[in-house]
Amino acid sequence: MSKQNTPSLVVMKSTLSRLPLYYSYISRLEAEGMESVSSVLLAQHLNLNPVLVRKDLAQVSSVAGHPRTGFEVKQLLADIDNYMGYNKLDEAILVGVGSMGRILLTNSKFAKFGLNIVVGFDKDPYLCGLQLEGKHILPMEKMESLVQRMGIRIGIITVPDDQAQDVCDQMVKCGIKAIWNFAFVPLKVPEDVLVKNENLPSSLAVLAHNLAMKSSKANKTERIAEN
Amino acid sequence: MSKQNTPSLVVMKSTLSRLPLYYSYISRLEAEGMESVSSVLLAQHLNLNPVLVRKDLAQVSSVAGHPRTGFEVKQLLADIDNYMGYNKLDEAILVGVGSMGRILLTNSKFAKFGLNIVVGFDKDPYLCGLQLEGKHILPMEKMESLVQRMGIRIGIITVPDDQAQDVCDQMVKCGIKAIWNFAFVPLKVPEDVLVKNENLPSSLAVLAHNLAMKSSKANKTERIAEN
DNA sequence: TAGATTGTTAATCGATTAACAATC
DNA sequence: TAGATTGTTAATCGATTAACAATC
Repeated sequence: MSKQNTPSLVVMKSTLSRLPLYYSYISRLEAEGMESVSSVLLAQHLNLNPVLVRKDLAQVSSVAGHPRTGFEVKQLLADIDNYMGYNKLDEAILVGVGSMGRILLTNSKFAKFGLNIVVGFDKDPYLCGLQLEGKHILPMEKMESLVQRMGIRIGIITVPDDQAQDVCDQMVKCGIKAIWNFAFVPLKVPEDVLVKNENLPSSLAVLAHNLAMKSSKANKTERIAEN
Repeated sequence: MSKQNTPSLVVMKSTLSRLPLYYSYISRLEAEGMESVSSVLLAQHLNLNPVLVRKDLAQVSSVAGHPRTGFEVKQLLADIDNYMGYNKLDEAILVGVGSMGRILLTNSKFAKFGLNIVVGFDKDPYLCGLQLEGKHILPMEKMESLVQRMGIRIGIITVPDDQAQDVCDQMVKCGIKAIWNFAFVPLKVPEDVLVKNENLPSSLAVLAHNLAMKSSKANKTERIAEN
């Protein structure tokens, strides 16, 4: 039944990660009065393979596309909406109201994508009791009761690295089932808890490295030839 | 020679994205006085397959591991360092000194990963001339000369979505060759420019969706059986 | 020697792309 | 009908995992 080495960390890129791109672009088309959109057009604008787009849409669309015209814009938006769960607005809590925590807590774009960060927690007594754009900041002690009362299952960790595991443990104890981790430490969690690491420095390191690789490509080819 | 549909956007996950994790963990071991580390140990702590770790290390390590003891800690750190380019500190500029821009501009962790964000640009005249933890904020007009004078090749976009393409174009014009994009729009760039999109709302949407999938797994299995 | 670990070759898995028939 | 587009089946590609011989 259970695979031997399955980590509790799940990635699941692909379709799901492209859906917001489609949604965003199709919304724009809708605003411009367009009634239908083809996979070809989407693919061009988003720099993707049209077949890939078609497969993605096939997964989420409730109706088939029309051979000559493509997909109906309104219907498609509704379907993506529905598939991503945009409309049943998931709720989350956030721990660590530092600068990154504040961005997430106050960024209205998250709401547009179906996520409502209900409240922020912090251990700093001077922050507790304050509000940021309507979002309350509460002391850590209130976390358990709030999470359980509201049945919240998603937690966001934006505390310093050395406190992340501790906060994570507390979240798990409260019943949190998915954690979005901005600290740069691998979290230990029970098998049934999902962890998604957001690793900004690492992302940038990858970009810088790719750039370096690309620049040295010509040279490398020569070297291989020599070999 | 050139593949038909290759987008200029490069992902290159895998090894490269795990290197910082290794580095971080091995650093800790070094601080604790350990002299060698095995792929098995690394794998356990980072929730990875040991063979995968070994393959990753084989790519970066300048010397082979020792059959019974593993890899020498100091050597391995130096090799990862070197491979990622941590020590030759890449330089970047940032455009859009809003809340996200400020985080990146002032986050010391980036420096540790080999990236120095030299300066921030903003079109707001009230911001220009200010400093944030030693980082100057300059008007957009100064971008071109500074980028060219310093030979900077990495640009970070943290402006509102509707200005992203415009800023991107300016960067390209200055000679920027890699762009880290925090705006939620697909950027159009020439073939030789790398783009890496950082898409927070989307990441979270994926996490929430995965959680929902997981929860409904039991039910789904039943439904399939019924089918 | 026995045991832990390494590195490599082959198998598996999942995602993307190519090829193509079907539709309006 | 011709042409643009769809959806599907098979091929390709890359990354991960399994199996195993080699080493200290």
